[in-house]
Amino acid sequence: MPEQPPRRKSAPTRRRSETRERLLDAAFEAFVAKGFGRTTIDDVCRAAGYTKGAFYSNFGSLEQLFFALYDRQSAYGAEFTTDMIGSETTAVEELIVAWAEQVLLDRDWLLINTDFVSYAARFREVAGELADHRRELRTAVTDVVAAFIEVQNMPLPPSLSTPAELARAIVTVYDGVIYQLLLDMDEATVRRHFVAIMTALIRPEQTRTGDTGGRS
Amino acid sequence: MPEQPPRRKSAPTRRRSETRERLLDAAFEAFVAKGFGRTTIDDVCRAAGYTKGAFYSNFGSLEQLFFALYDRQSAYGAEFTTDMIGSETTAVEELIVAWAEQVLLDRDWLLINTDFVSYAARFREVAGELADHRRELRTAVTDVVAAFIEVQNMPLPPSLSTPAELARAIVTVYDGVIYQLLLDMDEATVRRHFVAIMTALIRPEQTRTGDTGGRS
DNA sequence: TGTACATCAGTGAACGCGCGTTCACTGATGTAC
DNA sequence: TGTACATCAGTGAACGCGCGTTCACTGATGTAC
Repeated sequence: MPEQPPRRKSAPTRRRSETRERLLDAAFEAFVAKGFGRTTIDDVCRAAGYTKGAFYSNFGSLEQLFFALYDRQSAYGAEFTTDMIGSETTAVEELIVAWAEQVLLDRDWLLINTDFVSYAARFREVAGELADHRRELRTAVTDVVAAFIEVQNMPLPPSLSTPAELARAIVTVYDGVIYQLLLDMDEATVRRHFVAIMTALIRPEQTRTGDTGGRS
Repeated sequence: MPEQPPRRKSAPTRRRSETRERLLDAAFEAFVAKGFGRTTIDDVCRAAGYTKGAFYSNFGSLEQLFFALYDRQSAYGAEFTTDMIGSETTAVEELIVAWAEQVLLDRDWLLINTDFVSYAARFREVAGELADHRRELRTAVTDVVAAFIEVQNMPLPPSLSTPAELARAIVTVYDGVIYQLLLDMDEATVRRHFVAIMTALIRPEQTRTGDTGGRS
């Protein structure tokens, strides 16, 4: 269970912030290589070029560092998602492709993220933090979907008839696609697969007004 | 890296098999509770009611036990999937619902499975074993899909135009849906969500021969 | 800008617990008659 | 079916390494003048 972080009275000095960052960077590498469960405080310190005292001066436990790392990285991820909303493409197909091209597929980070999910799934208190992040992600996706319905009058599948439902489905597909990246496929193949599923999911009506394109 | 298992000359005695099973059962519980990474050989032995010597008499390392457990459990899972193929429903919608009702969603096992994925994703040699299991799963799904195309002339989405592609997409959706079970949703909600996505994916043409049902 | 000092961040050695691993042993189990 | 024996499976104690954690210390950093 999360130990209390060392209480700081004043703002951290520059030296201190640097050490903290270097420890986080080193932890990132170590967690990617061995997994959170098999990583040792000393692994992190040696990779960062510090002694263990430096670790304890900055973090209360490896779990605490793990959470800090998760926060830092998922902040990067959030920027990413929000950026995407800005894009002003025209057709739904283009949106999907643009999405697939931009969507975050960093294998190293996804490895750590999986460890975090695995941890959160076992400890209720931690699950809450993750749930918040995921809710934000879904909201962002919902906004994009809603915007597209309004502007492009994109049709929704009958079984996913609200923007929120479709958004949830999209996130689910994203989660599933991540698995493929971890196990089977390289990044480019994963992106293609993502496009194919999303296209099938959203599948704009073949018979739109004025549509003359027949299917063979 | 996997140690060699203690070499056995003759067939294992009954006592021996029982011990092995009890250790596997105990390991299952321990891994669910703490995760593979945080579980100790002694955790397993105490839960099973044995001393550590018994463990070393049966397994070379905790990794080895982990793999044995994975094999045992995924053998159960395989039965499950194969059974499903037998079902002779009529409409596509019914197949999807039947699928959603039967599909394996055992949270405890999925927790362990996630640990295994996490492990496999880091070690190439292990990844192969997992890949085999997943290929089998996809093949089974492909067979069901192919059978339905033939019998019911179920239409395929244009972006997933072969049974194999659709099968892969279905497994991806399944993988994604598992995440929800681990983090957000209870089992019933997950099954409903699975049905909704699958329906949207496969979406039999709304304008079938003789179809008079209008949408509001 | 330069110096003197106080505070603070990281050092490195020490400690002890817990864990993986080994092994001589003994009680349980299966077999031969 | 019952007894005697050989083998084998699991015991429990021992060992030592590695890991988490602590702390007196020192060199680096920021501040006041």
